[in-house]
Amino acid sequence: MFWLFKTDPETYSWDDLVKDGKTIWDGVRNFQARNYLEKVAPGDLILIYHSQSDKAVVGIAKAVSSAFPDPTAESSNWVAVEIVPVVALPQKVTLQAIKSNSELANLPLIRQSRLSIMPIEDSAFYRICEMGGVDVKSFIRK
DNA sequence: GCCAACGTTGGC
DNA sequence: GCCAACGTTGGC
Repeated sequence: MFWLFKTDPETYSWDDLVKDGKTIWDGVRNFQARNYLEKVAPGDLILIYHSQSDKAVVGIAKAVSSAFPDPTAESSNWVAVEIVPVVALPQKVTLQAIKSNSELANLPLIRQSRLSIMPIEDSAFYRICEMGGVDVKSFIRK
């Protein structure tokens, strides 16, 4: 499956992920986001979106674990996944560009701006890759 | 900095 | 169980 994870670059950016090489995506404290996060499987590809100052999809990451209990959560029932960076988009895909594309205008990203983890349709994923100047075939094997 | 959207909390 | 008040997030 394909996903989009949202992050505030002031808190944790794509560059931080690249520098770390691998990270635990934790701290999700929203039920709807958690329900999606629980469905993430190893090998799933993830668009990384910068909110706030950037407002653009900046890179593609890959899940390398399935959901496990969030180590930063005091009570149980919250989950995290481990992800690694795959490729930075040569051109970032801005929120404005996504909004103005009729194929993408009904993404949860647009409709429900506060949701931080969301599934992405295959066609939308490929379209965003294309807009970002990424050759999908270079890292997806069918 | 403001506002809209949404979630959470607490009084009733 | 409802709803007002408040907090947080994110776009503008």
